[in-house]
Amino acid sequence: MTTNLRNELIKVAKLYYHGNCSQDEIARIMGYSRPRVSRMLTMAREMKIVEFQISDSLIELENMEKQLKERLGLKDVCILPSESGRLGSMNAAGIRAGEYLIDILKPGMRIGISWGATMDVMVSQLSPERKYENVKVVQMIGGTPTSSFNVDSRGLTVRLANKLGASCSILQAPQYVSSKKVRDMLLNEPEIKAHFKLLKKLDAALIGISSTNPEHSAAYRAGYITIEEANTLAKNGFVTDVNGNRIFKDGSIRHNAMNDRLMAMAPEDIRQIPITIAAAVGEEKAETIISAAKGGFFNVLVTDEVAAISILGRT
Amino acid sequence: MTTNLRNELIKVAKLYYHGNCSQDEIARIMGYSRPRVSRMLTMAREMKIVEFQISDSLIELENMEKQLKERLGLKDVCILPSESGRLGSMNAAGIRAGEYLIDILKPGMRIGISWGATMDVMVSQLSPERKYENVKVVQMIGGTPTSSFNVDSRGLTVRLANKLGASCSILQAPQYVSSKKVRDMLLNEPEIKAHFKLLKKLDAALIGISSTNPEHSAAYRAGYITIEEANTLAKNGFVTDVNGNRIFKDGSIRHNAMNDRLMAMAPEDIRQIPITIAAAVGEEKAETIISAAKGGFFNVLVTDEVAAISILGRT
DNA sequence: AATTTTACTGCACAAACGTTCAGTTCTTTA
DNA sequence: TAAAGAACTGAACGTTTGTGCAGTAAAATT
Repeated sequence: MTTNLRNELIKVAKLYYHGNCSQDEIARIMGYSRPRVSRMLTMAREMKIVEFQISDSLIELENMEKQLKERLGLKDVCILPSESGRLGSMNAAGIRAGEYLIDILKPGMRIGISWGATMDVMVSQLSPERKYENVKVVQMIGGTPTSSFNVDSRGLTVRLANKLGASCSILQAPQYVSSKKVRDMLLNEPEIKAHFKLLKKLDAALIGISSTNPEHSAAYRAGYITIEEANTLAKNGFVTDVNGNRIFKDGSIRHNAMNDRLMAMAPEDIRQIPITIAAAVGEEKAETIISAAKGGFFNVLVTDEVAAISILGRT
Repeated sequence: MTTNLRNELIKVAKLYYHGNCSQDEIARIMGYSRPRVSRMLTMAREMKIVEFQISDSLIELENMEKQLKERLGLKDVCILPSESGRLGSMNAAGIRAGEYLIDILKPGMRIGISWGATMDVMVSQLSPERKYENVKVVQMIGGTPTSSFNVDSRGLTVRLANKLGASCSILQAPQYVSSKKVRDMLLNEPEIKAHFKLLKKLDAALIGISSTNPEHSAAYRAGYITIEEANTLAKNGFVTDVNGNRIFKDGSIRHNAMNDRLMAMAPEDIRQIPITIAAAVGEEKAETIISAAKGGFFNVLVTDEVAAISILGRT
């Protein structure tokens, strides 16, 4: 009976968080092993049986937005109050980014979309009040072979266009090909050539930002590179990628084998987009947000308090 | 500026509880030492800047009351939802115990009162709607020399009587005298003799229950015994005291030097009181609540969830 | 029914944590 | 202004907590 487990989790949580018992005591009292208690507490947090409520000072939030804007040299910043658990924050950020898009969306605009978990949330939660027939959604990076996670850029492009009632332009290519040669050939294909030309005329774009953690690397998770290769990139100073383009801590782009094989909007073109909305939450994104901002790859940031505090602490 | 510290605490708390950073990371980000972060988190909890919210299942609460009643053989049990931090729970328990007293209070009753922090809260928070002229409040245990904490039985007796608009009977003696001989002499003093006679006719009583921790021992804190003596008592199997009487884990009373010098209502008399309300909260009280219940020293329990869960886990 | 797969357990280790302590700074008081 | 006191700091230590792992039991599959 699952309600039984739930009650046990509640009991353990109460002893730990309200009774401040050690996990060891709880184990003795309730007759579990100590590691089990640790895991039960994790479950209780994940299931939102326990939540951490932290009193706010809203003045501080607005103040932080202003500061972040200055320090990162951005057009606009939205900081969302962080909740316990990253998923909550990611959801909020996705929703907010979507609202932001709707706010700036005007007839005839061409909107680029990258990929990633936050983009997925954004598209899923988007509920525009009207249709945008003459808007065009443009895929900024090639698709991934495995659809195990539904964050593929192709899918996102189509879904976003559908939600908006807009048309879209699909990049008919994988995210990585096997060599620079193949890429250059593909770039000369008329259909693909046209798509890349379109990418130079974007009015706005939505991007996510990945963390420094190599295991979170998009290319690794999609199976394009091994974990060792990902680690090597990290060791060589590549902290993250913006729309697939691997970038340095200082925001600069430098040559590396991955970039040569990448089918995606070029960094210099990204820098030219009038409005680029980046959505990323959690402390682990702080460093990469700073790097991407230094590189000038976005100018509107939607993030959460945790990341904001962390960024301000680091700059 | 103290509001500045408060904001820093909020930031640290958000990073820790919402961003799940380690204290080490926070230290690096915010530029504090790691121990400082640890202390800041403690502060944040104490100042209720963070609170742990745990979802309830109220059915479980009523169920636990029933179970506790059975297992400890009591007349009645009130379990209060526990809050973060012990003080909150103690407050709630004190208030509830007071309400319980008012509920059962009838004209002409003689009410005994022991001492302790919970009793202090109970008296402080009590706000009866009417006066009880012919009720008598009777002091169950001698007074303490130091009034450093206002939990002295004499003071509590007077304060309770005042609140109720009742009369009271004071035990004009210290809690501990220097020898059995002195005690026996005192017990023959007419005034004191009369008081002890009155104690045999109580209709109800309110008691607290101390924890097993020797440092919390009332006698130690009042300066009657050294910490070593307190530890020795603990090692010899005396887990707590009920109204000053040291009792064993199984609830039995056994001879020891402390009991011989004690000026307080005798355990066999306490057992005869029709209604004895014990109020105690927190995991650290679980064991002693069980012992006192086994000894039959109370029959109504006011406690919190944490203690309740712990007791049920142990029996 | 036999085999594979999955899910769960507790051990043992490593990381994270709270706390004591000695040294320091900042207040108070004379 | 000097001396005594209180409050605070981070280094070091011992405890508490999270997690990889090998072993086991239950579930799914053949």
